[in-house]
Amino acid sequence: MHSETTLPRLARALAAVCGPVRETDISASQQAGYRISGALKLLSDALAPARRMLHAGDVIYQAGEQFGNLYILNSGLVKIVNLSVDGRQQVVGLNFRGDWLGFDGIAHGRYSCDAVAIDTGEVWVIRYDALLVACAVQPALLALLHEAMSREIGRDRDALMSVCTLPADARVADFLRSWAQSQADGGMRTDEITLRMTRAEIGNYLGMTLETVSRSLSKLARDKVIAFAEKGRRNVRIPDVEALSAFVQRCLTPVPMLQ
Amino acid sequence: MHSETTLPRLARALAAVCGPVRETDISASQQAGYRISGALKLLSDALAPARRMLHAGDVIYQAGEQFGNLYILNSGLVKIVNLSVDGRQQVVGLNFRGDWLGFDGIAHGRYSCDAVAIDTGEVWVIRYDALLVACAVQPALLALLHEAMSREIGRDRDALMSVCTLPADARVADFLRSWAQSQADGGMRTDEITLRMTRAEIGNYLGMTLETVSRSLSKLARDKVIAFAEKGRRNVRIPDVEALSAFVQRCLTPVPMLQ
DNA sequence: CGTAAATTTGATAGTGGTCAAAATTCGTGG
DNA sequence: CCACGAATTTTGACCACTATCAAATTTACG
Repeated sequence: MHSETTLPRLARALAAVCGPVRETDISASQQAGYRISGALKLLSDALAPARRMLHAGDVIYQAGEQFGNLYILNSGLVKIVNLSVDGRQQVVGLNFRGDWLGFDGIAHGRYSCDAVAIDTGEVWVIRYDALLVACAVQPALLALLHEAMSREIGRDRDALMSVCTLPADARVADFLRSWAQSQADGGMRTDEITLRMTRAEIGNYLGMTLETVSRSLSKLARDKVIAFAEKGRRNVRIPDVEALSAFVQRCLTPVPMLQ
Repeated sequence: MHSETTLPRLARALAAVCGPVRETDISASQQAGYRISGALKLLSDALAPARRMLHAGDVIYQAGEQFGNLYILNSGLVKIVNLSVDGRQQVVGLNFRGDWLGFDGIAHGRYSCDAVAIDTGEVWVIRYDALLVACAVQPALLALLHEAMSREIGRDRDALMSVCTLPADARVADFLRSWAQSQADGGMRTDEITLRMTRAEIGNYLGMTLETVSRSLSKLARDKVIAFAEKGRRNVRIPDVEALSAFVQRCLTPVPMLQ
C-alpha cells in the first residue's frame, strides 16, 4: 500500500511534525496544557459562560435539536454519536478538557449528532450569536474558535486514517496512546487512564467488535505494553507511552525484512 | 450492533433530516446549487480573490508548508491526502465545486495534509488574514466560513461512520452516491460521473484494496445499480441514485427476515 | 502502434466477525 | 457489609469477508 513516493513524503511529514512543535515530549504537553488553560481563562473572562454540571449519561445536545449553543468542556469526558437515516449509530469522537462541542450544528441550523457525557464533569455553555458579537470586539476569541474547529477537522481525519490503515491491535494501541495524549494535554496524569467506555463502545468507535477489543487489550497486556490495575479491568496502566507507538510500528512491519 | 434504542433514535434521525431541508429531492439539490453559486458570488465580490488554474496532479498545498491561504474550489476536483509520521498515507477527503480547502492549517500554522488536483479546474486563493479583515466588515462572510468548516466536520464524521459500519460493497455504493450528490450540489449532471481516481486511490479512500473496489463495482454493474459507459470503465452511469441507497440498505439486512 | 499502467478475475489465506459459554464485575437491596 | 442477579468481559471455536498473490485482459499514452 506504500507507493514509490513514500520516502520523500515521509521526510515532509517529519518536517511538518518536528517543525514548530513536537507533539510527544514533555514540554509540548505542558505547552498544550497552558494553551488549554489560557483558552479557558480567555473564554471565561470574555463571556462569563453559564456552567453546567455533567454526570455520566447526560445529554448535552441531540441530533435534530435546533442549533444555538457551542459548548466547551472544562472537565469530564464526552462522546459524540453520529446517526444515519437507516438507524446505524456510531461514536465518531471523544472530547476531553478544553475541547469544543457543537460545531456540527452550524452548517444546517441543527445538530447532526448526539453529545453524551460519559463521566462527571462540567461544560460551559456559550450562545453562538453572543460569541460572534464578542469575537467582533476581541479577535483573540475568533482565533481561538477557528483553531478549535481546525483541530477538530484534523482529529477527524486522523481517526479516519487510523481506521483505514491500521489492523485491529494497532488501532486499539493508537486509541490508548491518543487518550493518554489528551489526558496529558488537559493536565492530567497519563500513566494510568480509566476507560469510561464499555468494550462495545470502544469497538464501535474503532470499527471493530467488542470481542476484538477485548482480545487486543489482552494481547497488549501480554506484551507488557499496558497493564491492568488490580481492581477492575477498565483501569489501564501505561508504563511507557512510547511503547504504544512502538507497538503500532511493529504491527505495520510484520517481518523486519531480514536481508 | 444495533442497540435496543435504535427505533427512537431512528425517529430522531429522520426528524433531523426531514426537518428544514430534504437532502435527496430535486429542490434540495437546486437549493444547494444556489447556495454554492451565491457563496461564490459573495466571495468573489467581497475579496476579488486571485484565481489559479489547476491541472491533474497540481499541488495546491503540502503538509508542512506554512499556512497562510484558504482556497475555494470553483471547478475541478481535489483530493486531500493525510500523512502519518511512519509513512502511511491516505486520501481523507474529496473536494468539489464550492468546497473550501486549507482549514487543517489554521490550528498549527502549517498545513497538515496535501491537497492535490485530480482534474482540471480553478481555485480561488484567499489570504486568511485578509479574509478575517473582510469578515469584520461583512458578517455574511464569517457565516459562510463557519458554515463551510462545520460542513467539513460533518462530512469527515460521515466518512468515518461509513468506513466503520458498512461492508465493502455498500461502501463503494455509498461513495458513488455521495459523489453524485456533490456533483448535483455543484450544478453538474448526476446521471453519469467520471471517476478521476484509480481503483487504488478509491480503495485507499474507502479503506479497502483496489481488487475489492473492482469486484464491488463489477457487482454493482451486475445488479444493474450502475452501468459502465461504452468507452472506458472510469465513466459510471447512475440511472437512479435512489437505487444506490437501496443497495446500501440491502447490504445492511442480508436476510429480509421472512417470518 | 507498442509499451507501461490500470483493471479484472481467479485461487488461496488470514484477519476479524459471529456464536457460544464461562468468568468476572457491577449495581442494588437485604 | 454481604449477597444476588444483571451486565460486562474474556476466551474458544468456527466461518465469512476481504487481503494477498498471480495471471490475463484492457486501457492509456508517448
